Amino acid sequence: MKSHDIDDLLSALAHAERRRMLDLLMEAPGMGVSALASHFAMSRIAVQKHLRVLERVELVLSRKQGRTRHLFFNPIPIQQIHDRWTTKYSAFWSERVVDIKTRVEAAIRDRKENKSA
Amino acid sequence: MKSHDIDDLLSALAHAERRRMLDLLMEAPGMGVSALASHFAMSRIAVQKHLRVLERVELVLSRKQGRTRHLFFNPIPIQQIHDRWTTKYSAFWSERVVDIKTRVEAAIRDRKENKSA
DNA sequence: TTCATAAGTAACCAATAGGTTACTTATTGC
DNA sequence: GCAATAAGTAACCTATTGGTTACTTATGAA
Repeated sequence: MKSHDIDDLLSALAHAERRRMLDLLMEAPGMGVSALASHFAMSRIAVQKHLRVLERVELVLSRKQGRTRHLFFNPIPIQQIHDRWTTKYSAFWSERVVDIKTRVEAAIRDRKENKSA
Repeated sequence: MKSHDIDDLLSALAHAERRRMLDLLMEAPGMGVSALASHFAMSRIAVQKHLRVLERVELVLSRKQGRTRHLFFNPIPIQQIHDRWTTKYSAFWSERVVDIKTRVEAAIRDRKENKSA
């Protein structure tokens, strides 16, 4: 997954209403655009724009049958980020951040003392 | 964690250069603002603005000593999202999405057939 | 003490995001 | 066949994002 794709995926997820769309599609897979839009205060067009964002990063997949486009939540992109974070950060999660700070501060103090000694 | 906070956290992370800042602070905790900025093509002011975004969501913590402000990466907010996703989505990650789609499509077909019967 | 450096603030600018209304197209059901 | 409905497109508006340069403040060091 490219850095740019991660940008797009995370910013797609960084919007409460879009996450609520995913929640709704998780509960009721196969809804149409208008059916989904009926759950929101904003216009159908606005919902459609949010959907386009979600579809571009494949968090939402769709299949047209007749005049309605059925929408589906795809959890895989989230899993990809999740897995990446696991490998990258899980080692850090065990440490206490406060400790990192104080340890580094001590190191800075030491550096100074050595310099002036 | 409030929905709005999640918005802020994810959009803070949805920027490749900001993530690179976190990477640099992970490797070299305690850097100052200018030292960090020296790794980027953009101006120091731009870096400072990105830092403000990261600090607001506590992905970066800082402590001022003398004239330099030492910066630290805090992995905890990422862990919080990670944990939330684990509980919310891990059940889905085992299924194949294609199966969800075809199953729902079948359900839609059935509904139609029952109606016309 | 004075010069260099770390950091912050202000004002500005262009591009993008998030929303709207109005209009078009294509199925479906009576 | 025709009215209602599902969806999509276009044009527009405002606020926010991401960047810039110019200026200020405060600390460290020769």
